[in-house]
Amino acid sequence: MEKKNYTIKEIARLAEVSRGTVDRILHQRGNVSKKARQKVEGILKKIDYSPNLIARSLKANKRSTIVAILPSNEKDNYWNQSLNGILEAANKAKEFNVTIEIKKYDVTNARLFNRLVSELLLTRPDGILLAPLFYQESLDFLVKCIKANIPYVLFNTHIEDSQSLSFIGQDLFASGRVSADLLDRIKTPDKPVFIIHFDEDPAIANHLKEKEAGFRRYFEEKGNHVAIQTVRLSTRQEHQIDKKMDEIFVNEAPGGIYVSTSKAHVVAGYLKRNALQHVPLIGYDLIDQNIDFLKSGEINFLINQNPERQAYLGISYLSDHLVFGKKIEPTNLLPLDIITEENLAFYL
Amino acid sequence: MEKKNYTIKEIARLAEVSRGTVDRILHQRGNVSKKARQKVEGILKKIDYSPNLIARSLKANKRSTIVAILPSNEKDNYWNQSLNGILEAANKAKEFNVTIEIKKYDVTNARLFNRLVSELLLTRPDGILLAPLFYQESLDFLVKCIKANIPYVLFNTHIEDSQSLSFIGQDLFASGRVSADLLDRIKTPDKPVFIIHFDEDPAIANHLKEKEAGFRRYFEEKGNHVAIQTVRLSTRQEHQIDKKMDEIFVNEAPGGIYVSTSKAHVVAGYLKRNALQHVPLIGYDLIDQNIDFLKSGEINFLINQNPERQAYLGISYLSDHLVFGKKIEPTNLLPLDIITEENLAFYL
DNA sequence: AATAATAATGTGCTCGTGCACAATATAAAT
DNA sequence: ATTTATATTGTGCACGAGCACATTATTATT
Repeated sequence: MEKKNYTIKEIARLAEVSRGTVDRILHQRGNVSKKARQKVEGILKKIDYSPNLIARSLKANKRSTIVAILPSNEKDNYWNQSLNGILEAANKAKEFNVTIEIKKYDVTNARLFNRLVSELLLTRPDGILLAPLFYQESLDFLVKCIKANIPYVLFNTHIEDSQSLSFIGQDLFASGRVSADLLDRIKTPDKPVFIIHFDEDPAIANHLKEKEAGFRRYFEEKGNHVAIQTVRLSTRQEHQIDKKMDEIFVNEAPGGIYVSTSKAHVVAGYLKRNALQHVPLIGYDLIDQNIDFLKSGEINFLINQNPERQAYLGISYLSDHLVFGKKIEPTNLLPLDIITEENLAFYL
Repeated sequence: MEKKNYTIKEIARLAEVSRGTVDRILHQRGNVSKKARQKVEGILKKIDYSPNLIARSLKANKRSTIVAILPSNEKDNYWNQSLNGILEAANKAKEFNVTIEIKKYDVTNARLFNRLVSELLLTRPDGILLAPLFYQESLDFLVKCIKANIPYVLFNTHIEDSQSLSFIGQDLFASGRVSADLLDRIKTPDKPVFIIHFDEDPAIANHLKEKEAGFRRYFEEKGNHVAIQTVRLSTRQEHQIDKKMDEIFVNEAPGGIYVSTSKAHVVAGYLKRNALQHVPLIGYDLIDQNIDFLKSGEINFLINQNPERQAYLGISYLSDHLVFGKKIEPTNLLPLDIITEENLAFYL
């Protein structure tokens, strides 16, 4: 179509009206005669006008503040990566008058989370990026955001039926399938495989449930009747881990192990201590402990949840929305990156 | 540091000079007294000023044209993906008055390439994105770009010592290693593995050489003495392919096959026709033919060279450079994505 | 027909930068 | 001391959008 980028002034000239009239029509502010409207709309149909976002944003010239709310990286350094993504995006956004404030919360203390978010609402931020690990508490908070007319983007964990601008994360069911596929290729044949969940209750924690369902579905569809057992461990009771792992190995070494969280390194540590490096092990996330075991061979594959990119995109989208009024895709499912020692470097 | 974003006007007020003086100092345009300079520089040291990019770009208000030059997607639909990335980026850039022109060339005709690029130079584009498959011809062209002061970004193929703003692509040596690693996990033990190059001469084509070197290095480092043989095939002589493949299989089925280009589907077709699906096969790129064989199992893994993202980033970086004067990282190595049937969907 | 009420239209200013040019200050030359 | 040359400084405008407000045209009311 037309190559030229028309301005309001040019449209006004073509339609033989004033800039104000064109402006009123574009923003449907009324107070325009039928005649003028027809002339202007006639021109608009022909020329494919799109407003100059740079000029718009200069005029608006608002300082926006985005608050990013995520679990503390001190207790779980998985969140370091998200933090990096946020900081990187913050650096870019700064040039567009967008300031990012970071709030960390303790995943074991819902009350503190509640207090944090209600205090935060009083500062009236222009946008919110949230990793909603507390389901009900987050939902309550988001309702308040909607009332206060504050747009928000969710990442990492999905919450159904929320009116978020966007969710940025992964298809967890599919990530279970990917893990099953990989394990299927390298596992010892004819032996049972184990799914190990850490800390959270898979009956409650939706993300674990989905991963397990995807994992099991893969083998069901393949039709090779692999015995799959689910085990729950807690990093808070370290002394129990070895005992429970011993139980898994009591009869024979399993055909393979799938850890549904970033805690594969705990299992890998056990394997190393007991010289069981040959047992295939798959887990999540490029945190330092996992990386070490990936390099030394106890962990065979890691699935990268790409927290850095999730957070980076979250801030970028929100910022583009606030500064330029851009639309955001409601769902952004990031790829399920398969990581080995050899391609690791390019994901860090 | 300071949260506030200072403007030139504010700096002028603080330094008790006029906007013009501050402007002259910031752009080192001279004609400023020592006294004024000291006052302003004193303020500047304290406040960490960064210009408002939106205002700057509105003022500049230039229409930029970027020409993207890449091989024709008609003869090799690998380039479809690059094209998509370019179109997507073009769509975004349009709002910032950046127009993208796309020029396709025939990889078998260097003379046409020469003509294309010299005609193109006459139109004086503001930036160039190039996939430089013809080494010498591209080099000659880039020299002319430098003379004409036209910034360029390279993608897909690296050219040494070029003064490009940026190269966007992959570490090919590492990609050979990744392939070797994957093949090592799934190959039949104690049998030779084959590297198959298509069309280009691996002795000349640097990208094939690097991939092969990486592949071989992996096995050398592992120390398990796998026999590795290199074979060259041509898609232009289709009738010869089966004959040459038969030669590979004459004694026994190989332990695994690594195809260094996007032509793994040719080998996969042979495997299927001869009911040899159990032979592990690894190749490159998510083109339709490969995807079909990935789904049906003849191809076990594909390495995604991510041409879409390469091209998208190329245009984005150039556009940001032209519109906002942003710096670009000289080298952008994209991750070596490992693709299976299960995570495929998220890369398309 | 004159005035009041309302509808429609046009103009001026702002956002921050970057440049041109006018205005002023200082130094040099007569 | 006055004029001329040069160094320094300040101001005005444009970029395009978006809104407030002034101005003008149209319709209603007496």
